[in-house]
Amino acid sequence: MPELPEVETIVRDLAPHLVGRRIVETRVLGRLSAANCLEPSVGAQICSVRRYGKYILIECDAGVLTVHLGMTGKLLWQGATSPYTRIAFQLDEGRLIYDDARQFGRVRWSSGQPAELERLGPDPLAIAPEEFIALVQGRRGQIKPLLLNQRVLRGLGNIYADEALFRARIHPRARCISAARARRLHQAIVAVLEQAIAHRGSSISDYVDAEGRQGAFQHLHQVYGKQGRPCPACGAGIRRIEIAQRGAYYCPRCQRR
DNA sequence: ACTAATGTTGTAGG
DNA sequence: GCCTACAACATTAG
Repeated sequence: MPELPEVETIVRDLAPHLVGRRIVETRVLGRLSAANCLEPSVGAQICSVRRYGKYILIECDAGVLTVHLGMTGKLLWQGATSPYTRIAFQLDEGRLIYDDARQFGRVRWSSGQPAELERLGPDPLAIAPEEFIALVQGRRGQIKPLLLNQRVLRGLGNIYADEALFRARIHPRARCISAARARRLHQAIVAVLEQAIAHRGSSISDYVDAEGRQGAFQHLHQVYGKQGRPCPACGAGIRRIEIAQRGAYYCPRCQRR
């Protein structure tokens, strides 16, 4: 569910509440899948809250809680429990609720930096244009699956990949794109992510921030979920095709192969 | 009943 | 190693 802008919004909301707090109790409601591990996080004091790609790192004196929200995960500050509440973290002041209907999300405690993060590519908001061009030109595959591959670039998901490709006027199946187009794509990615963060992310079905509020960027989507609607740039009908087992939305006139 | 949904991972084949 | 396809995970909404 949450991509880079949604995770960034949650992290910014959460940090001032969590930093300095101590975890007093972790209560698991129902069954948590074996991929989750909380012990021994009780007693740890939170030092910082950071985003790493789509991951949320709650760094403590004794280790780090690594959270990935999957498709429907939520972290709610002072939240009420729901039928999908999986974990309630009681802190010395306040409480953090982890909700996840589909349970694709993961919460894991580790004593050091979790190894899974080392395999991720650079952050799209931190990478230099020349580096991005080299990254894209070093690959042979279709551009959209490339953008979704977290080992290539960490943080883009289905919404922002489509929105960035539209803004850069690149077909989602394009391969071996020129340096000029790669540069334009990099600019489009940065622009769309920054704009989405400014609007507190996109609420399509499940996403809410740490206070339970919806984002507003869904109102500014140009192509994502808009099949059959006119392209805001040229009026042609937006198409939906399937690429790498995911829906891909694009304008057939603005984004030529 | 069927399909699609903001995601990742493992397996298999070319 | 890279690329593609598919299944799996679990649940809801149209």
